[in-house]
Amino acid sequence: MKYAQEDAVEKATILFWKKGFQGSGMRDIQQALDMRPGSIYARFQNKEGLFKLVVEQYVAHSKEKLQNVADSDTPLLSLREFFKTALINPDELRYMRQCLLVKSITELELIGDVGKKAVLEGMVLLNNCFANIIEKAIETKELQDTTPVAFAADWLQNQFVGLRAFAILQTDNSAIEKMIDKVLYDLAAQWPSN
Amino acid sequence: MKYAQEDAVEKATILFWKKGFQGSGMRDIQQALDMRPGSIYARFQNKEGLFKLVVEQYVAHSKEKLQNVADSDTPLLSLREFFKTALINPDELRYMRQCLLVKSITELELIGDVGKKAVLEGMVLLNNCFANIIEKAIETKELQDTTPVAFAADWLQNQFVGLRAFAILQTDNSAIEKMIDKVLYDLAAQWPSN
DNA sequence: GCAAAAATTGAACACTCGTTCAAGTTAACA
DNA sequence: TGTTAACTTGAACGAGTGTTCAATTTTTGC
Repeated sequence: MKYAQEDAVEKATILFWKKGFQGSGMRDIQQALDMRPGSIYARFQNKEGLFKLVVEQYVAHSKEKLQNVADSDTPLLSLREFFKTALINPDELRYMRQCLLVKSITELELIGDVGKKAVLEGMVLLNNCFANIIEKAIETKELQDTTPVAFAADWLQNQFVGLRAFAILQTDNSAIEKMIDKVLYDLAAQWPSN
Repeated sequence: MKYAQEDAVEKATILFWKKGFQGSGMRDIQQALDMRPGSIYARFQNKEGLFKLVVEQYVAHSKEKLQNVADSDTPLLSLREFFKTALINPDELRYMRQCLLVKSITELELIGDVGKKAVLEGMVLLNNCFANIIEKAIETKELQDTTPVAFAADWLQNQFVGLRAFAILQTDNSAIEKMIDKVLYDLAAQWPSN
């Protein structure tokens, strides 16, 4: 029963990821989950409740992957690999190049308070993950210890956002790789003071 | 008459900018333009036709501002100012921090072919503007002549996307300014080869 | 000042939206 | 095997969607 629920949330994730909150109708959801409206409402309260679970699972999953990066012996090299696998994938999985959270932010006003909260809290959580990676990279001397951790974490998250928007429109994978390289150069480059 | 049309498109721009294509209902549009459905359809064909005009006007407006940056004696300094005015504004204009085109990209599948085309062509057009700025900055020696123009233009556009996503969630204006500074540092820093 | 053309109106259309709930099915336990 | 509880079903609801069009008003040109 619990497994079936996780499975359902996973299927809903694909839908929301592809079509957004607003763009995913209850009838799309019913079809994707192979469930009738009554069951969906009994389980998830409503569309927004399902969306909340989707976001939470998405964040948990992303957090796990970013923590693996941080736990690596060479966090920055792992980060490069993480970016590559997130941004370069076969065409049928192209929708994944967009970050579900960022996509949701663009329609934040149309989502209710429950879903909104889940999205914003997810952003903060992933930001912490980026900060962890930077701290670890300082420990392994991949980055200077003068690197401003909190600011660089915000910056890295931004870069990810920009990269994802780029990757959606891009057909040339080598251009994406070069863009990732640039991010890693700049991460080790100069930071604004105070 | 022509003026009234531009005025209507401007009002529609605010609506689409705030709520997106999908999120802006015809009744919202009717209210915003103070027009009845028949008039709107007579003038703009349909919702998507209006959206197309909105995007085109938005792009034309953005292009103009970016061209002013390129025509400046110090394009990079002007670019900094351009970023600042686009990203730091009073709370009631906060919706403007998001790029209308990028916002539209996230719901591209839900917009028809006409609107989709307008958005994608707009992206290409603005990309050219960014390339112009970089070329001019090389001429004024603000950038090295080894800077890879086309790639740097893509990169700059990405930075703008990331910055705008950052600025929406950010309340601290000085953090945004620092993020802009970082972009300008990196623009003059190392680029990946081939 | 008047007729023809252009623009505007708003009620109504067919369809889709998220959601409900009484009825029916399946599972759990004694 | 009978009883209770948990879950599932799908028709139906009211509100919202983009769009149409005959009737009306305004503008235009002579």
